Amino acid sequence: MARPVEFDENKVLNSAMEQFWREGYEASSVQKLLDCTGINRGTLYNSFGDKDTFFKSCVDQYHKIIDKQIESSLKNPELNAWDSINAYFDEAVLNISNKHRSMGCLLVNSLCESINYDKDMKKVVRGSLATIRKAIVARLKEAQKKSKLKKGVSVEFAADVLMNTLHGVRVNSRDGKNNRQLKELIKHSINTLKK
Amino acid sequence: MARPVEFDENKVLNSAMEQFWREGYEASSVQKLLDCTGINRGTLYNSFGDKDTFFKSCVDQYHKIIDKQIESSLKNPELNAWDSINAYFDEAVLNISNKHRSMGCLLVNSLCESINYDKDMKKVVRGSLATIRKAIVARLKEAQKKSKLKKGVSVEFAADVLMNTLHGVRVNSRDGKNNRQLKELIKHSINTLKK
DNA sequence: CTTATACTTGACCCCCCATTCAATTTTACT
DNA sequence: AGTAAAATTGAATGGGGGGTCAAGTATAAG
Repeated sequence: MARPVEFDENKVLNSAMEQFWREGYEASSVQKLLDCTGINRGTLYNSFGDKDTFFKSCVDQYHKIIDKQIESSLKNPELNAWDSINAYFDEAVLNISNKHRSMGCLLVNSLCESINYDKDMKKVVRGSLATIRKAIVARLKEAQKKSKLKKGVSVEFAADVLMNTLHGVRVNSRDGKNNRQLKELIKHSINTLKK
Repeated sequence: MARPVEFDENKVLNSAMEQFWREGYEASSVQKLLDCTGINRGTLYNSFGDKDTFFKSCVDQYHKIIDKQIESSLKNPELNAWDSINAYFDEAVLNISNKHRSMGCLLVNSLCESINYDKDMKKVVRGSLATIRKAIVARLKEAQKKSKLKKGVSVEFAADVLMNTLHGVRVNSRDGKNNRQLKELIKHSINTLKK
């Protein structure tokens, strides 16, 4: 017995997510968020809360993308450990639009912004990054069991190396590095861990 | 025949640089810059120009630090190629205060902010990063001449790997990774290139 | 001591920031 | 048709954003 919502929540979240992703938290004014989502001022506050809350929802939305990428790569049972890790980098970095690639990573960008000093935000961003690492760790354990992990390299350290490469690549993406160069960097990093 | 300046230009630039470094361009309001530098509003605009110009000067100031680090490591004639590269990472990442380390890198942070879309800013930030890479390339060429570079690895690619590791480490720094972990990541990356 | 020159100061400007809210519209149930 | 519930709307609010400027102040040259 109430008026139904007119906007598509998913579309709104995606548009806002892209805005935050491209320009960061600070530079994304509420007005810009209204413009890119097409919703009205009051609607935003009524349905999504204040800017902070909205941002967190957008990070959640971003995390959904990550989850999908993990699902079809790292958690794909048809792939062996290293193939799945390769597949993840493909999903996350290489096989995406130039537009998105040049925007880097919302999580990395947020770490590098002042919003990183907010306890809640930190928790959300770190949580999302931890999910990626966890999925990588699972596959590295598998690789280790099958003696496919380089000797003397621990699973935890290998995960750190891969995450570090991922972060570096994300920064380099924002610096305009092309796909070929990023691919080489990823390939090299993985090769240093593979047996 | 004019009144002499009262502020110490270098101190002002250092304080403002730290503010921009810690919180980024967008979150650093002019008021915050006045507070941390101790100078007056008019003085800032008279002596340093508008916020954009001031920011560029602060990046220049940051670049001076980088230059010093390069001078005592990568350009140190008493060190061989790989020792000098190790020394650079020490100077830039490991042997600095926890406070500074946790702030990451002003250049990387700027790449990840919306200011990255400003042509002038891009030029300044990229220029500074290019200086680091150039100094690394010089040493890698030396290593290659002395057959200390791993076979099949080009100087340019090795430089890309090191820069990517540096970027990754800078993001991880802002994520709170400790010195020991960063050291391991750097060591590993260098070892993959060294012969 | 006077004067030209530059630095310093903070009040002031307009604009856009995030946020609120009362009025309006749209629906579903009775 | 009437009404309760929720969504929508955009004007309004207070505050802080970046930037300006006229007045005051300190210096060195003449």
